[in-house]
Amino acid sequence: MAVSEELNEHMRVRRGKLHSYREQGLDPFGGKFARTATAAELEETYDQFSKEELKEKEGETEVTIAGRVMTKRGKGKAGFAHVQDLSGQIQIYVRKDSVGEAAYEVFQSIDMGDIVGITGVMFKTNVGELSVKATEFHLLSKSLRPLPEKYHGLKDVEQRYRQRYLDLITNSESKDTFILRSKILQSMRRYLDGAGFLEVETPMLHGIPGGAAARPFATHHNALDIPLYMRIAIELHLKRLIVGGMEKVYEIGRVFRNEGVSTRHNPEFTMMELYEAYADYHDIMDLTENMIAAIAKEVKGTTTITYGDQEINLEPKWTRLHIADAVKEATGVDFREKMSDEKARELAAEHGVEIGESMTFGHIVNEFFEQKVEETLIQPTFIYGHPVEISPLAKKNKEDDRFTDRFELFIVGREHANAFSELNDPIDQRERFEAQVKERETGNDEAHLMDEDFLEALEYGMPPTGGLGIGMDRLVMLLTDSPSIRDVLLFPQMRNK
RNA sequence: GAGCCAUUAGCUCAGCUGGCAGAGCAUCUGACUUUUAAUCAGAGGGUCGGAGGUUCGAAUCCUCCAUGGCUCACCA
Repeated sequence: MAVSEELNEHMRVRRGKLHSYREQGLDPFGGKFARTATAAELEETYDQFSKEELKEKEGETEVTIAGRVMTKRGKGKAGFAHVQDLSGQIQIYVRKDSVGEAAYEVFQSIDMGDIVGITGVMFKTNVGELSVKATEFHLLSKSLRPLPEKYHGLKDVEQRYRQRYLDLITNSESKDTFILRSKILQSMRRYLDGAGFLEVETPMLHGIPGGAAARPFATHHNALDIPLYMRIAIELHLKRLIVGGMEKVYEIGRVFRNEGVSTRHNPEFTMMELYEAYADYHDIMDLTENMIAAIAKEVKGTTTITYGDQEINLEPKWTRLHIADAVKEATGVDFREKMSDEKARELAAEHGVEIGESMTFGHIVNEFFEQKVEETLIQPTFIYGHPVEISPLAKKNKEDDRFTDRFELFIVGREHANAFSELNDPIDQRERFEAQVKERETGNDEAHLMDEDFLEALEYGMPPTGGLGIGMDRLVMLLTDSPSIRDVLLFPQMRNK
């Protein structure tokens, strides 16, 4: 908002009150205020008592609360208001004869949105609402702008994202979503810490952006005069730590991809990646389903959750299906059979699967999966055995080297995790990078880059390792029943105003 | 990037085939000492997202632009 913005009537009135408080020697932006309880604590402690019991206890129920005024009902020489803190709302009752003339005048001039502090005793109104009868009333912080309408709240989606604080004040579901997000992250950390993983932090500024197929954000380091890129994945640094003997590591952090925004994509999002030495992708499947089920149980109390109009059962074990079998089930096409790229291309044409010109067998299998199967996977399903062409960091399968020991987790038709038995053969890895570089030359500007430094690390020897990546935002969407990634990001990316 | 839809008071929204810009909440003045979206009486508040155009006359019709939402594309 521009400083030169004209003040509307609401803002003029509130600024007027500000001046009059100062003239009376009241500080409209006070300092520390010592609360003794939150709204939820009062509810928990006192709601069990009847109106009469609270009346008897009056001598021993003095409390001090603070929060934002959300409603106000004046009644002449007394008035009611609801005060909101993080935990919820509690009603206050302010009488002129209880707080004194001066404090009552302040109460009368209070606007919705002001931050106030109240000392008082607990009571229940005639209709049984637990309330605080004020003996002291203080203005702690004056609000100079009107809040969104009290009944409908803030509905404008753009404003909810741009001015998230208003959304948080007004819409308790939104607040609950972000509290749950915090709990999900805590719960995952607790689970992994308990399983012996070490949380680490690796660079976000990469010389060579690797570990995923995506376009990076580019930047520049002035003093060193070198180009740098915001990381698109955490993978390659964590594997260097596995080489270094750290054995079980994870990182939860932001990654950045220079792509469009949608209800499922934001240019910066939070990824959890973990690597476990001496494990393979089967172990990682076990870990993934056990961990997500444990998190659901901890934060939701159940492994049966609702997403939109679908009921999802997160109780292990989850379906495990080879990508070729999934495609065969959906289309009848069996890609486990040996076939030429030419034959695969013909099958794509037959089944109306759109493919790019330079695509080979593995790319086409993947297109079949994405176009015919992916969105049908509502209940948690591990799809494993991805083609080698699209899995340059995964170990080849021993029985059929056209496929890899990789899996992705699908729930509600969306990818939630990606994992594999990590490729630890530096010679094979070099060949995969070379194939990627070729793809890049034929126009795929998201193909992986050659990373000599990473290859050198592998040449020192990396133990067989299982790795996993989970998109935290999508997991939070799933567990909070949020239709858009913007609903689980406090400040989603928006165009400049 | 494409399609569809939206943008009216601080907020939530009406406003029909073009004819004086509306309601509720909020604000202001007054009444009210257990209210519940408090109530009652009165008052103020608008560049109808922006710029053009058609018309005697545009919030309304047309064009362009901006912003947002949804869908699609991109995101292996």
